Amino acid sequence: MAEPTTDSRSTRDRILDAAMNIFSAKGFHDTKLDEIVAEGGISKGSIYFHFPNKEKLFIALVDQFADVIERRAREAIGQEAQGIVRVRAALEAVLETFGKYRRPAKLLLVQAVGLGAVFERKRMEVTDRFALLIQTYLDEAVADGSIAPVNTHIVSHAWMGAIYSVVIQWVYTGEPSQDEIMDALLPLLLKSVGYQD
Amino acid sequence: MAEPTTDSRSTRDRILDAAMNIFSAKGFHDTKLDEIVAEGGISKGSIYFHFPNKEKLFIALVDQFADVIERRAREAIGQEAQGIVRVRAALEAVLETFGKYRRPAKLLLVQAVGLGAVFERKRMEVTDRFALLIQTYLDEAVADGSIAPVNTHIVSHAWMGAIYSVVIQWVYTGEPSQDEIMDALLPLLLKSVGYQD
DNA sequence: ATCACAATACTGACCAGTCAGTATTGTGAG
DNA sequence: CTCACAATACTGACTGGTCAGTATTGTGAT
Repeated sequence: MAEPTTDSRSTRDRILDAAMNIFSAKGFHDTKLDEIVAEGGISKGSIYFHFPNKEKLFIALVDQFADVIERRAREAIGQEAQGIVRVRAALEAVLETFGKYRRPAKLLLVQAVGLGAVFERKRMEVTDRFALLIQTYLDEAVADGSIAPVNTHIVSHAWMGAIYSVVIQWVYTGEPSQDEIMDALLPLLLKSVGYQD
Repeated sequence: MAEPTTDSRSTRDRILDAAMNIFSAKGFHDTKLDEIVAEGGISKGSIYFHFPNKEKLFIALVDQFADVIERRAREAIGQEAQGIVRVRAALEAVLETFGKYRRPAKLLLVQAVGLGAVFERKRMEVTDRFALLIQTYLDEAVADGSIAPVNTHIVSHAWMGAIYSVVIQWVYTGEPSQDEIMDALLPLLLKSVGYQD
């Protein structure tokens, strides 16, 4: 594994790549920096040149992926008109992005949980970011009458949880397929706020 | 804290109690056995007399709580007639039990995530246990016509996720209140499979 | 020659797990 | 009942491997 060749990518990126591979597979605590060193064909010294410590390296990966997801969702939403159509677009974007990036998804949804207080705050921050995104458009959909009034705060968190757990299950087992998920989960969520196709 | 008095509970129970307190607050890796020793007013040796290692001690707590939840849910369900009423009863029971046992809930839903493969298998086992319970009664509800046919496998996991994340949020922040959750989450879930009060 | 970056060798705090020993409770023979 | 012995329950000082982080040295570009 890990061909050196004439690897022209910057060392920093090589570190991030290797760290993503190991962290997502083994979790934070079970990952030794020396494994990342081996995987990436880099040196321990350069890790500490580019990152202050193991924790910050991990958090850099979480942030990186959270940014990707949010950007994709916002792009998808921006193109849609109003109301429930936007909610649907955001959901599709998030599901597709999780699908495209399995390993990062696992890092965020699984490996970032249950670490100490520092990580927990970061995870809450990311989760809240998405929940708030959903909530905003749900509120909009309620306002313009696409759907009946609901407790959008609870709904958005419930949706996040539903998405998370189905995605986690899929990340681990490969089942159900991405298409099945879209076909079953999307209508489920929309119906839960009283919207039908 | 931790009055010694003439503590007549068995040492094993004292260990489990102390371990629950510390594990649920700090997570698996950040918990030192010496902290449990201090909290429980017991000795390190007796931990290793009653449990083979730290990991098994943690898992014993997870199992203990999973059993409580499942028993409560089954009891609640047993008293109900058929179809969707039973689903509703099970949901209520699970939510109430999570509410009653905040710390164990945090242990199972947060602290047991993102640990190694051993723990992940255990967590999947527990989650699947509940998901299957839900799925069974959902299938029943579909069969007797209470609700329209759905992909009960996906629905049950999505429901678990929705419950989990709302409960986690509540375990951390105390908001939204248990009543609010019941009032908002229950109809949401039932509506998601096309059932109205 | 100096600076940014990278590689290697090393350190020491930490903590799960051990174990030799003590205390407590159980048992059954006289 | 009581004494000898055994089994079980508990104690806590100690250890040894581990691994994040650091100090030192190397290298190539300008």
